[in-house]
Amino acid sequence: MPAQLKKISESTIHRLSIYYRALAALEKENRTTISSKELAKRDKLTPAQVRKDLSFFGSFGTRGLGYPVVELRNRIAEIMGLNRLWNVALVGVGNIGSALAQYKEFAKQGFNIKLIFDNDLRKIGSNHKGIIVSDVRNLKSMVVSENIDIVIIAVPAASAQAVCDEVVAGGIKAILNFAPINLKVPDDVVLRNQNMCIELEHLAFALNNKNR
Amino acid sequence: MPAQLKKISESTIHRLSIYYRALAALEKENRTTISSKELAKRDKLTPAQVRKDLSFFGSFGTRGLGYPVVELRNRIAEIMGLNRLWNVALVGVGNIGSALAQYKEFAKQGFNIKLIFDNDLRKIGSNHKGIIVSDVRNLKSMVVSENIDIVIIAVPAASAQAVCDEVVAGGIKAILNFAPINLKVPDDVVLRNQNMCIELEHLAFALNNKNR
DNA sequence: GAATGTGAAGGTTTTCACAGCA
DNA sequence: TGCTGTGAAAACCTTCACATTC
Repeated sequence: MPAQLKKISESTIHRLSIYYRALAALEKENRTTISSKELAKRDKLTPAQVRKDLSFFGSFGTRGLGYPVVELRNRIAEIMGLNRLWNVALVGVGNIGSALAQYKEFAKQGFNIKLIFDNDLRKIGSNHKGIIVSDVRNLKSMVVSENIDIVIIAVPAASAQAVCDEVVAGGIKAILNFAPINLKVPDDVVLRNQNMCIELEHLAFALNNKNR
Repeated sequence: MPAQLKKISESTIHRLSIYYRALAALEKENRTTISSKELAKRDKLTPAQVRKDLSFFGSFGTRGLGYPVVELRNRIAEIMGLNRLWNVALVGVGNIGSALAQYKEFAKQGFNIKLIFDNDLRKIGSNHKGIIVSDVRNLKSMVVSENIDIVIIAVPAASAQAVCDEVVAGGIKAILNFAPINLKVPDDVVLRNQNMCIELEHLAFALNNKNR
């Protein structure tokens, strides 16, 4: 089994998430094995790609037969860190923030929104799905004391960098940012951006350039 | 000026959106020109990358000087189709749907949410930011009659494919999907998926594999 | 002198194709 | 026979480096 010596590409990680979902569905259908071919077809990928992706982490399949559904899912969970709970803090309870606070998929995958912050006095102290909204002034100290692993930033663009700096100062190493702005973080902090507009712009580009 | 003969990569399109934002900010600061070097630094890219990306679409710069901010922004808008209005329909007014309905960035970039649909009788007929929620049963006919360009799917996973099939039947060629499921669409339909869990899983992977 | 535009080089990711094993 | 695991080839994307232009 390769000890993951080579750097794993972003795309491979992304596809691992996809395989994980497919395997969860297959498990519900009581399938016991699946071939790379079939797994690929479900998500418009190629069998070779599936096999290559998995091969970075080990040899999980059986030649002539395919991959054992349950075991492979567990292995991917292990690789991705999905077989544990992650403590998540959400900063900003505006449109998007409150949607995220209620989003049920997170809990299902082990992402436990433990703290919620805002700077609006009307929101601080209010109850969001059982979580009391805290004052953003306590952000840094609370992410430390509550052992937060991941912070979701859902504040307006103007305050996003300040929030980011606070949590980085609190030792946070993983941030998911919904503000439409480019945050600056140190090299050892992983930052991912979720920008809905950029996705729509992608579609606009595709429509705009259809006839080429 | 190259007539965009070669296929433009996803990453280039993505960066174009990023440049566009940077240029909009520079325009506000009344900057008239910017070099690839400076533009790159703003988003942790390389100057060569910026120049290469732009060169796929033409020669917009002046040697020795850089790129004209306003003109370049217009050019990118033209390329991406951002200098016009796009009619968007939103299907599903749950957590995420209602956040999107209120999301102000969309309108700013010319994405006009014109129709909103749901299947919940309590929601149908209600007013969301000036838009009356329509019955999802009218989805297909209304996307046609209202000239919808882009559909955002924000319904539960279980009903997403049905919604998708309806709008595809209505001639829609661009879909942004928030349901955590892999939709099947014909080849001439552009589909983009926005899955918050996958983003968090990416972060989980990074944290889980920090020491390698 | 300064910065673009772009072939060529370098690096990464995907696909191919087949040996090897159940 | 069927399907994995994987080097090698192909395709793709990024960076380099420099001629070119202002």
